[in-house]
Amino acid sequence: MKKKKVITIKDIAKEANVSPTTVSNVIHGNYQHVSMETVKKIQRLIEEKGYIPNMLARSLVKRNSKIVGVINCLIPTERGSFIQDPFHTAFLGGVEKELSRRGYFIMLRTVNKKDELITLLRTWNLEGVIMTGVFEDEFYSALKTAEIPVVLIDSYVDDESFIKVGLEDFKGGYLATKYLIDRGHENIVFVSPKIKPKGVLEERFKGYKKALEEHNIPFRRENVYEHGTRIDECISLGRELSKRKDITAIFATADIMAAGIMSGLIEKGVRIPDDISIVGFDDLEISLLTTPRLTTVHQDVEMKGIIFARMLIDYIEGIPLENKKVILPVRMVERESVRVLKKR
Amino acid sequence: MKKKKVITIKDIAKEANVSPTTVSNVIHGNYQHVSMETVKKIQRLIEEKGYIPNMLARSLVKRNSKIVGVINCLIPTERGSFIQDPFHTAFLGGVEKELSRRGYFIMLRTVNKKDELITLLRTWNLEGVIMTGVFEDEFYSALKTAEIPVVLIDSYVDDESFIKVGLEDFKGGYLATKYLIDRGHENIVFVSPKIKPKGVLEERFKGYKKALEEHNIPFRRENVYEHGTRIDECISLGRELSKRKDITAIFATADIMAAGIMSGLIEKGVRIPDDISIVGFDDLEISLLTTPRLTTVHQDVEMKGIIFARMLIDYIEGIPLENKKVILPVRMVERESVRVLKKR
DNA sequence: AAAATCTTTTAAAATTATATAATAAAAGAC
DNA sequence: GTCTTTTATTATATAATTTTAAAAGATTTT
Repeated sequence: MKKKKVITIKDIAKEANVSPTTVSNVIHGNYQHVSMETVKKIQRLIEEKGYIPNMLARSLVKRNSKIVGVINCLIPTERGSFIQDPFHTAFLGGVEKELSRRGYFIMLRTVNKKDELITLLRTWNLEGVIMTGVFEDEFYSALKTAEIPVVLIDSYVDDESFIKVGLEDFKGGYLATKYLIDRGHENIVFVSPKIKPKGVLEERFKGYKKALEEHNIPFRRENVYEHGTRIDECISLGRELSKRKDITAIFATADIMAAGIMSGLIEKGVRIPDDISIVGFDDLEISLLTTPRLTTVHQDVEMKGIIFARMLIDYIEGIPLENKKVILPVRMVERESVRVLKKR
Repeated sequence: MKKKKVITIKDIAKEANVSPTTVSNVIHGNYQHVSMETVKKIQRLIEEKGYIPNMLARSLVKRNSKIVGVINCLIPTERGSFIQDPFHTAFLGGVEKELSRRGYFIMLRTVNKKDELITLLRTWNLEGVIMTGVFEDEFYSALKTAEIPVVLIDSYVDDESFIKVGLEDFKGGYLATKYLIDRGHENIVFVSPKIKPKGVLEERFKGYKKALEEHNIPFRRENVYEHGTRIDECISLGRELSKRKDITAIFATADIMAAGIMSGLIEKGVRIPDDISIVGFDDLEISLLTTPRLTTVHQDVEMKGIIFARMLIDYIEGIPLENKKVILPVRMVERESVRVLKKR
């Protein structure tokens, strides 16, 4: 591929009979060093020639790239390419919106080892990173030593130096369980993903237990399932749960899991909500596409992405944060996946 | 943010008592100009000091950025942030995999006007772009005049200069319709997205008509629906279709549309497949989560992304292509959303 | 009125990290 | 002593920004 001639700041300078410095000043609005006449002339030329500053050069001198890495870590057991589940996609949508608004760019990359992450960071002078997927703790400590701004999503890591965007997880777990209990359910299965950082799920689990406790329902160890989140795994969990004739309800801590479980249950002839009721978590679009539609705990995933990006950029730019941690609200969304056994 | 000291090629050179040129040669494997002894020494130092080449500087001199833009265009009526539908996400997954493998980086960006696209191109010296979402033709002509490699996905644009990755759309439309006809359906609704570049949908539509024709079933104008792809729009289309007591089957040219329509139908008490059968297109994960599971036309979306990326990079790197156009295969995937009325 | 000082405006030079072409300096062969 | 090969260096280029310097013009001081 032949190299194309690009219009540089020098070309504009030459044309205007000024130095590149002056052009640069005009571009950045430092008019106090330039006469109004020159400003006008340069602006006209920039417009005319279609000059567009080159970020590669600018980033090199300024030593800030305006690039934020969206890093996706794949645990080998997960699906082959980067994260595609609707939660992460919706989250990324919010992030993109805000980053773009603030003049930042997103570099998307899948990374499997800590070293790959560090390399990527340095390769492009990344100013911040957003981690989606499942990571070992060493990734975070690596980022910490690299002194790069990190905002954690849904993390209960006990480290005050990190900025965190989270959710009312305990409340969500409590609300969902109480919703079921209020409708007469007592033998409620709790399903959560089998992943490393337990924080979020632990909190939702605590909410679940709290609701049981408050209503004097004994907690049963055999009602807790930790499971893979892949669709086939969830479907087979559904098939497995169809054998549990004792239970009347399931609380799945992710809509995609709930949808998969429903699919497996229905395959085995279980009627929802007649035989088993189910509640999800997230309120993704999928919850409108299952039959019956899924009653779930709503969170605003896109807003989470926006808030996340906002805090990351503020941090990057040294804008002081009001809070090191933001907790977003949840609420129940009632649809048709829960049967009323008896009013309590 | 204070600037961090980065290790440069000069640091390595100084430490090794050689010039930066020599270090550069070692990095690029140009050993013919360097003694084996020096090579070893420099390699050891690079390892030791953790030197990582800076792409900003490298791209600047080489005038190729190794960045491919993934450009998402939003038509104002669509949802607020970048494209989140499972098709595009799965496609992007494949693209990322291949680009990453070949040493390229992805920059993700939402763009609304042609000028924004051109600016982005020049801002980062993008080497190629991947367009997802819905674009006006002027975007493509802009890319063409910018002399930037473009590979079109699912495009029937009649321009030999573009490289294209497509699908057996006609066959897909034909197969789905024939599948229904073979099971005794005659009054079949054809649903497709209401979007600008008609190519793909036109082909699938032709396949639909061909199958009808072959079986001497009259084509009815009132059985063709063009509709928005948003989930709420599809659900209300489902509600609307529930009033059509004459039809026995629906062929939706996208799984997400099929899923939405099913949701609307079921809401209105229509039983699937007992009252109405439905066939989708794409074979996304959603087709396993509907009740009943969706019979659909399978395409390998991730593979599409991989092929797409491969052709784009080959083109960027000047590797001659065997074909300017690649057509990927489709096949029927039988699940439970179609009822056999009578064997034909 | 000349010299000194202060603004305002403009420009040159240095810097960012890397790559490459041209050049130079050894070392060895003939 | 010349020629070739091996090895390493210098200079230049990439496209911008920043620091420093210097003109030009205006104002004040002597």
